[in-house]
Amino acid sequence: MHRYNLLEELSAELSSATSQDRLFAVLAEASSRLGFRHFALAYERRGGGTPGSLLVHDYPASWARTYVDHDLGGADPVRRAGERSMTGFEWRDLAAYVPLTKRDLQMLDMGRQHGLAEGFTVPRHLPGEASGACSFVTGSGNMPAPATLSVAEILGAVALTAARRIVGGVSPRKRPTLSERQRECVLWTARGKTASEVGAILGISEETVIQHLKIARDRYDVHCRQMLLFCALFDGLIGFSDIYDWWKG
Amino acid sequence: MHRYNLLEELSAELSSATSQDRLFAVLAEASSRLGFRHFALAYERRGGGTPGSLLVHDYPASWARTYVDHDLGGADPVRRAGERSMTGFEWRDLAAYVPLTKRDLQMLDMGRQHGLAEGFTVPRHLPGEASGACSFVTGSGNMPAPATLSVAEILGAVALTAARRIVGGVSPRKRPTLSERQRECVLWTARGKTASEVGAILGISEETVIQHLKIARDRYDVHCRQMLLFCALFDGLIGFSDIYDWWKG
DNA sequence: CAAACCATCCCCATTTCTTGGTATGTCCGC
DNA sequence: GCGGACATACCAAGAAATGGGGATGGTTTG
Repeated sequence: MHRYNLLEELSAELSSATSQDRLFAVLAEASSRLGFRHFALAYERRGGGTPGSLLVHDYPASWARTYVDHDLGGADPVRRAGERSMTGFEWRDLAAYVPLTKRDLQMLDMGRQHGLAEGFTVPRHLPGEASGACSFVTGSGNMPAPATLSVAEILGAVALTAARRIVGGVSPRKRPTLSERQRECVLWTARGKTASEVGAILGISEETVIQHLKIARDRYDVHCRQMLLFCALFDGLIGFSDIYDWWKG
Repeated sequence: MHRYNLLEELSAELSSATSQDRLFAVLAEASSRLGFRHFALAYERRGGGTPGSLLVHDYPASWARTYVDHDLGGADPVRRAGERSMTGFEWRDLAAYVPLTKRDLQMLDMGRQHGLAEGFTVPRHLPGEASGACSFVTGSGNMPAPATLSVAEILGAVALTAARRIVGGVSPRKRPTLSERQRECVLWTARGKTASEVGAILGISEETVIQHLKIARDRYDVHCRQMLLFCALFDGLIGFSDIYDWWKG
């Protein structure tokens, strides 16, 4: 039960972390108590220029400098593997996720020389919104037991959720609610249908569809379809799969 | 340590499952031994050539029929919440992830009447490739302890990975690439600007903006703004933060 | 160097959206 | 029962988007 107490305790601390510093402190404690030497958490909201990323780590400064100087982020095999996995993975299994080029191997070797021997990375993605990864690293190459990695898997995910909260910081927002009919109209509109097409699909007149969309726009205080779609997607009123699966299904 | 033995044992069995039947059997055993009444795993591959999907569950047949007959999948709040979370979540917390309409509440209530009282859903996403969710459901409303949910979180993820293996990977999809100017036009359009406004902002003529958008639509093979915005968001060409931060910042 | 792309601008015809109204009937909660 | 939200339907004017043409000059790249 010891490990579960550890998990629950650290999980609670991570969940309550509201600052980057606090996240660093809790992750440092977590990685240490799980038997790791280092940790790193990177969280990025998509969309280039806007300040929407977070990076906390206790990697050796020499490695961090090398990483930045050589712009290794774009070629990092761990990062690429994180885009191909739904679960945490050990670095020793990297080749099972992505093909490793000579340069990849060189890079991993350089990491080893800086004291980053083996690692366990927990990736998470929210399509269209963000991606992130939380890594726990050993200095020696001796990885903790699988049971410990399971704890790391959970803690990494909780840490990423905390990062999302810190970076996003938009949780308490009053969300307008749409009626079911309005939501349907927005959904079919998002799927690229015109008002008259939506009317035909729902069995109502085009004018009614226009009216529903009018009210929906009013609720969100926007004045065009694009923003209405954005709001609906952002609020989770409709999901990516609602559109994509219909489109490609 | 009992739970960890359980986790390791079931995890190994899930990892070795190579057929839908086997996945069903192991998940049934897992949900039962974790103290749940039902389970459901849905995995959908998208993008690339042939779409593939997998659905295994032991929900009551009456509910499955209702679900299909009423096409509830498109409106399922659990599904929508799965697109907004990086971790597993309890159904009772749904409202924290997505706004719940009256129909959503009705739907949850209907589920309850079919013996699906409370649930824990583990979502996973691989942007541009696949999404899936694995749910464990109680018949009574008494959810297992948090420690058990942690095990479910891991097992759900492992099961989804197995599903991905069974369904098969996706051939690397070549995403349409837009030029920087085209991306800018899409971004400002997503922000609700009209073509002439975008022209004023970028210092080019309205006609040029229209042309850029025209090409962008061609690239994505869509014919309206809404779908263009959707594609750009889905591919990560623009992010929610690009719009939201500008809007509310 | 030629081909391919990019960015810029223009025209036209047609469709669709947006905005401002009005109006009916239902259902639900107070 | 009555106010309020909802769903339905309609009208009209003006703004905007879409789809089809073309055209110029610059840059990248095989």
